Amino acid sequence: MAQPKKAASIWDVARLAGVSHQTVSRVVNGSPRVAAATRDKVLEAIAELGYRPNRLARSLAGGAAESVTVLTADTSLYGPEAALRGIEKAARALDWSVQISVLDPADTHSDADIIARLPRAGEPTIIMAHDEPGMRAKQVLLDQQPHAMVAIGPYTADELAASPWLVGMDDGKAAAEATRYLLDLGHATVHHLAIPTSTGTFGGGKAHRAEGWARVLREAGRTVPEPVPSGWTIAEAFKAVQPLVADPEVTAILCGNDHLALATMRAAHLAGRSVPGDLSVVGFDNTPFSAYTTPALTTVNQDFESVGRGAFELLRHRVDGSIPRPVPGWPEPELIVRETSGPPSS
Amino acid sequence: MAQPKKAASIWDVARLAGVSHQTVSRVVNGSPRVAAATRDKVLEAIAELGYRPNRLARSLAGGAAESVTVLTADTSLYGPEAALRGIEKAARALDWSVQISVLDPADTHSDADIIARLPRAGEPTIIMAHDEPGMRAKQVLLDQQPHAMVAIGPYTADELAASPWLVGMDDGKAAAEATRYLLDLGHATVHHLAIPTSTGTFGGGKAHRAEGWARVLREAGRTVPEPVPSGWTIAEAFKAVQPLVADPEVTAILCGNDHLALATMRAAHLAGRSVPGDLSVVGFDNTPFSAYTTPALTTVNQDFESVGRGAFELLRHRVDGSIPRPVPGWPEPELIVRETSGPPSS
DNA sequence: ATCAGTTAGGTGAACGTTCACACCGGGCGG
DNA sequence: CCGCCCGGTGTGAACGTTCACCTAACTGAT
Repeated sequence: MAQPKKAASIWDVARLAGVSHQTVSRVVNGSPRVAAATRDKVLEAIAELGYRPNRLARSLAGGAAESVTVLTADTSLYGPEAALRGIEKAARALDWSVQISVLDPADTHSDADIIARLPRAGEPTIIMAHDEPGMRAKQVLLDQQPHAMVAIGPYTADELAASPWLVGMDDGKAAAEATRYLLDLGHATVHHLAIPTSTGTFGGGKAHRAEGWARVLREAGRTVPEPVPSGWTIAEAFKAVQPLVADPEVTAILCGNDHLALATMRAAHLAGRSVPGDLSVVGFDNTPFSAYTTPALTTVNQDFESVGRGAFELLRHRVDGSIPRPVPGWPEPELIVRETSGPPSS
Repeated sequence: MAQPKKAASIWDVARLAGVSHQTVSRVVNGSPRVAAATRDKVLEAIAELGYRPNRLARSLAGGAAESVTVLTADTSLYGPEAALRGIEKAARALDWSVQISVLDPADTHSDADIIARLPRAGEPTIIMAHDEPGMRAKQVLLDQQPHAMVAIGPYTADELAASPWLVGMDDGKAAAEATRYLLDLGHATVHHLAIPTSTGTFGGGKAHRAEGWARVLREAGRTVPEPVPSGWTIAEAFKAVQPLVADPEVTAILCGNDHLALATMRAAHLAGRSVPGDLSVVGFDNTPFSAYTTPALTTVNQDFESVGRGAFELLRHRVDGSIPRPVPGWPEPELIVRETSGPPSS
């Protein structure tokens, strides 16, 4: 098997099988218009030479794409990472290749920088639109090649209806559910440690989780405390949450994700407040570790992997109309009650 | 900027600038043999048409690769994920593109399956060789295209010397350091909750962490307890570690990574054993969350990101001899003592 | 003036594939 | 018996680059 020789091309196969290169191409692509005997001869030659098609040449010649580029800003976040895994699995099943391109906020100043990340114009692309670079990339691609892109991100029902290229889950609804749960437990109000919003500035129209949370509080006639902005890292969250855990009036905190929740638990512990006795903490995303913290974290499950898979299917549909539009079949967000939440002690 | 038109090619630029396509190519690739005036004309035409080179065509024509494929088996593990991030950053800095291809153990039966993962023969490849599929891929690529591959994995000094294509860190030494630390604390012996080995079977020659641990115990004349094998997931670890935490004789556990350590802490808590009072727990990798568990996890820091960067540089060196061989400049593993370790209580 | 050496640039053929079309023979309806 | 359609196959031109080679024109020394 170990031939250090040059890889065989379609022409080599053609010569060996005594047919034209085009016939080989037809066999490889499973065209029905080729006689069984010829097909066998070609297949035999393919096996003998160990031929396998060259993806580069295929796309160059304008054949089917068979490749996706994923644009994301932060691979260390659980959500994007899990979605990427979903995309990769779905792509692999169909033998597509996956390219990953990270949008560093530092060198994503102009639209051209984003376009330059694409290996070629028209390359099918999935964008993780959960933060500022992602949102910008989404906008650029939407202008440039709307038919060959799909964005993953939080949405509201309205947005989803208006955007046939959007895939994701209803973060607002999920946050609302978690907030309602805490209210029902008897907490006077719920505070919010927020992840950065997609627009970079806090409290903009794109903070879906914060919106769902605020809406429920308003509907219940509770005071809506100022949400506390945090960065994405645990260290930032730990710093940001200090005033919240120091305030004895605060009895419940909804955190923008499980990492922020872990930081909150740690900060509460150091401030001498017990969880869930003095303080209820609820996370977001059901990150794998969340079931194994002590106490185990109450959180909202999000099936990012399915969303990734859905994004890939939608992309296929958009880039090649012949494939049926996939129905969004991923599970709804679901509150998972574990040990960090309970009634207020007062 | 939003031109839905066909992308400009080198020929379009050539026509507009009134030169030949080859001259455009020279300008794009920064060849010195082109007059300043001509260069300016070409540059202007490039700007006007928004031309950008097509990577596919470039590689097809046998130009510089400018692309890496990363072969990995599990993207949800912290180590590979961080290494991938390092590779991506280094690649992006040089404007290389990164392709990721996941080796599912389920469909990686034959060597051909692995080769099929490559977009083309001779494609520069980095392999995460920390588990069985990874090791097999390493072997296959080594046979097939040794000059265009690099493997990331744990190593011993001997292996490193013998393998110019290997990059990684000395897991054995790091485990030894952690074990020695626990022994110095006064523990009679140290138990080990082990990650799966690269060969799939436990205790084979490739369990670097387990080896370093066992070596120190032997050298200190202590009993070497049977290591407890665990899978990669937290859930598996939680199950596997039960007998260990139930045994009051066990006062110190070295865990194969931080996720296993978290599971161990959880299991200990449920078994009514306090950490570090009754039981010391030490993790591996310094996963971001490890500083924020309660109590905070003592662990061994591993700079996977630097290793990823190093792997990329080494690959460049190997694929294009003109680039100097990089010196492995990543930091040594370092024990980070936090709150889960202490002297035995007895 | 002549000639070798340099410098700036052009020409044509790869690279491995697909696409659009042309071709050929046979069965079938008229 | 003629023309038509159709299954099966071949031909040539893309696709956007780079590579290897060739050609002018200009230099400066003989």
